[in-house]
Amino acid sequence: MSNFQKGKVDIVAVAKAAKVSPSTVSRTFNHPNLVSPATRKKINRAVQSLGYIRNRAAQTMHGKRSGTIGLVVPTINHAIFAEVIQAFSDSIDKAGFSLLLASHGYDLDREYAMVRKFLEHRVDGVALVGLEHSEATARLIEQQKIPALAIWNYSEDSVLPCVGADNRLAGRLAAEHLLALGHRDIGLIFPKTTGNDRAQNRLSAVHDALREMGISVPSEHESETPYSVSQAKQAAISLLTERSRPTALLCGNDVIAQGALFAAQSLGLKVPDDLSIIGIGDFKGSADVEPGLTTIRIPAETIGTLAGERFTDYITSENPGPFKICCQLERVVRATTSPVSVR
Amino acid sequence: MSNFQKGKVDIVAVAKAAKVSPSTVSRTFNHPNLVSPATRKKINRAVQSLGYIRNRAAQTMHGKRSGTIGLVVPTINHAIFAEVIQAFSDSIDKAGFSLLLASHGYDLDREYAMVRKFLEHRVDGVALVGLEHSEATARLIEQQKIPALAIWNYSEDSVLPCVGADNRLAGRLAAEHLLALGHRDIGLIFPKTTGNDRAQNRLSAVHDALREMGISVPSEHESETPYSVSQAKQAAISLLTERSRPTALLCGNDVIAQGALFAAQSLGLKVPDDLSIIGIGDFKGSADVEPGLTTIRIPAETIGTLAGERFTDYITSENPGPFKICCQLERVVRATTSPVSVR
DNA sequence: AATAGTATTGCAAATGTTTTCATAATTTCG
DNA sequence: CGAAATTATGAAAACATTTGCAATACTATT
Repeated sequence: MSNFQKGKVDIVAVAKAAKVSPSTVSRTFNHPNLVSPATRKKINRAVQSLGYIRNRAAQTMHGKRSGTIGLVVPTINHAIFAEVIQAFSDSIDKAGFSLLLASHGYDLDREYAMVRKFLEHRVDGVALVGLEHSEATARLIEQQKIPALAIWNYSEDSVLPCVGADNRLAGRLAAEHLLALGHRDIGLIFPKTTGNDRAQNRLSAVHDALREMGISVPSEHESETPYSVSQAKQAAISLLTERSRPTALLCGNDVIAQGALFAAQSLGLKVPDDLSIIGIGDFKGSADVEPGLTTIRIPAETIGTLAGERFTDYITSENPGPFKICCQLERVVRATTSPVSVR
Repeated sequence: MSNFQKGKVDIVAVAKAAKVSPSTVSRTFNHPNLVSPATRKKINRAVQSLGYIRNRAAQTMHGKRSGTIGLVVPTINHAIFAEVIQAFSDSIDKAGFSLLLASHGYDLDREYAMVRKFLEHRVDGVALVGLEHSEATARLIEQQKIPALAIWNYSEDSVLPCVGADNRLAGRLAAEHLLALGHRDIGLIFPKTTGNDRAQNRLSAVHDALREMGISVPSEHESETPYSVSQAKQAAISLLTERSRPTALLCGNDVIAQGALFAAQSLGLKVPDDLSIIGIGDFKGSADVEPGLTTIRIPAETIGTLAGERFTDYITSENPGPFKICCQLERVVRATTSPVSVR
């Protein structure tokens, strides 16, 4: 239990204490089967008593992996990515990796800066959200030959390996659900789509689906708001107090949908009788609001876990093959949508 | 723009390309004023064309800071810590640090493991949530002389520097609010308090405040649930369907309070007429639910930002003095509480 | 009991930087 | 114009590891 730390405790201090060479100490950690049980015991005792902790920085210098993976997300703050981050973190932790996390606030230039920062730390891989990134980021990844992964969005012609869902399909499913219920006056509340291919994919798919039914959304029924319950609530309130009110609201994600729901409630509108609302995502909590939110479920936890597993495999494997995983969406019909009422 | 990467690009490759010595290249980065503008230009050009990226692992080996700070939170998943993590991340990023993030799921032994892991990465400091940690963790921090910080909770007799709020006071404020409104039958929904000093502080303060008024909470009005909207909702439903129903619910945090609110709504209870509900935290979204949640505001963003600033100062300063910062709580009265109605 | 084989250990080089010290080049100014 | 001061650069040691190779100590086989 005693530790006499005169100066730093490094591998040679341990070696000295155990009366062996540094090489042997190193081997005890990295190839324990190459060292005799007796010396291993001596060394472990020395490690204990000195409180030695391995120095990954020094290991990294030898071409050993750093044991870190960088994840860059648009935002940590909102419910949106919290679940994937958690799952991804747990998943790579199981494989012995640590998570370097950064956010860019939907600014792809900041995303580039974050990736660069991670590269300085010699991360073993970098995971990004979505498939749309700046030219510079792509070049950086290419040049540095750093394993990279795109999560959250899926496309078969992604350049990077990806684990995610088909956001275009998500938009279409949401639209089709409302259409099937007979809604024709549909309001759209989405975030800005620059630097956010998920939102863009969803929105364009929604427009496609509506157009196929010969429906176009009047501009006063289309609103733009950041991913924030309160701002979405405001946006929804002003949309819903226009002269003509849509019978349904299709929201860019569940955060916005919750805002819309609260907006409706604060205006005294009955959901779903007076107004149907559908979100996309099925975030934590969406099941529990009253009434329960109808939404298109994106399996965040599955995506995070799978991404972590496959990516660490990819990184540690000898000759890694690229992979693309499309996680299934699911229409979750709860209580915020109903057939359009006869007027 | 060309890069001929025959092998690795390190500082000596850059030196060669710029026809200077490695030392000069290093100096250009670390003490640019010591090298002539002309050579600096040459070197920068070489850096560009080779796509060189500095290697912090190698720097770290020289006793230079690694430029990383480890943050260990109980959970990333819920709204609870998302806001602090975001603020902390942004704040340390401004000071040039990167965030290593891990979660322990309210298990203090896992917390220890995470801190150890971070120590292997030679983080420049480690931030933990709360003031209660395992004996082993405390010893580790002490022995390794690693700068450590406690966030989220504040106590003047904390051993570690801390930036947070007085959770005992938070509990008391919540209780006093309900008492002032005339409530005497108060239900309590809290998480398990082991390994969670925040919850423990709040709960014991609530009990103290009630006791001072001669009130004791019958066990059927006290319920335990994890921080999860849906589980809290279930817990609240069963509490509210007991024979005798309390007139108010005091919840361990806003996640639980939201669950309780939804529970009440799903039971057809009018909030606040039939039931008052108060939370603690004032998370994102609490302002926007309908009716808006009355709560005790813990300034998560302020805490995160301040913690990041002070901690990086602390780490980079020559002779750091310890600090303890108590962030002010605020009672936020919205629409889920009202005076107890005459029965 | 000698030989071959195997298990265990140590030596030394290598990894990519930074920094101290020394040296060379340039400027200042008496 | 030359000495002193200043500025710019390079050589080499140091940082904490890992690993290929060589050396030594055992074990088994005949």
